[in-house]
Amino acid sequence: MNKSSLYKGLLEPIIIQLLNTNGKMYGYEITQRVKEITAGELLITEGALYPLLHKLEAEGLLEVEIENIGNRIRKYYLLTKNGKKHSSLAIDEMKKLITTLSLFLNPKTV
Amino acid sequence: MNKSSLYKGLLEPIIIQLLNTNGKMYGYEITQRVKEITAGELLITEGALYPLLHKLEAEGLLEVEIENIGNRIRKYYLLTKNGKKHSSLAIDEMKKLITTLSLFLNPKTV
DNA sequence: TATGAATACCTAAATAAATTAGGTATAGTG
DNA sequence: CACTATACCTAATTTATTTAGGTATTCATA
Repeated sequence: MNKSSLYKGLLEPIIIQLLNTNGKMYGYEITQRVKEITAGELLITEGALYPLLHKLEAEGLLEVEIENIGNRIRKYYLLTKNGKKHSSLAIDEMKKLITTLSLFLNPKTV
Repeated sequence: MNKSSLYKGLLEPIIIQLLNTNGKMYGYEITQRVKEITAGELLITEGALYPLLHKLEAEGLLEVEIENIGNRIRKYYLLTKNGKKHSSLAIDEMKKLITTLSLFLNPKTV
């Protein structure tokens, strides 16, 4: 997330939507996938990401599966049952945001 | 701006775009027009709006025309020459945001 | 073979942008 | 005459992020 960012507040729904389509992902993977998907437009900082993942886990929207890669751990996050319900809301909110912004970009000149 | 808002950071480009299409507007008018345009989806609080208008004026993007309505003043804001240049950037950023969000909502399943 | 980059996790202080909760005052409505 | 709408404003607080660290493993390369 760069510049004076318009993406504020969008990190949570973006992560939820990513997990919704990709099943399970770990933190570092999320930062890389987002960079790749957006061609570098959106760069998620780890300082924002990890605390958010922990918050969503505490709220019961995400659960963790720990995997050992050699001597290193990897924490996969996936949506809980509750998180899946929540994900449709997050998606609706993003769609609504797009619709609302479009109202300003394409003003009705009736 | 309500709920745990996705609109954070969007207030500035929205105002700039509004002034770009409407010529000049005053603060209270902006709150009402936005409510109307978005059918109540986006409610701008005055505590966010007025400090932002002052900031944009201080940065030279907006200028003020004061009008007296009876015994009451009304401060119309309009884009300066510099503000107009800036407005195309703001619009591009909003369009880019929409494009980027769409990447997550409509993932490429190649 | 050691040095740096990439992978992978993390936290705390500072900053930015909003909300919340006030304030003043005039004009219009029931 | 009271209440709502219009119209401006600010300060303290909250929220979400950036910035700037930290630890440790794995891989490439000079």
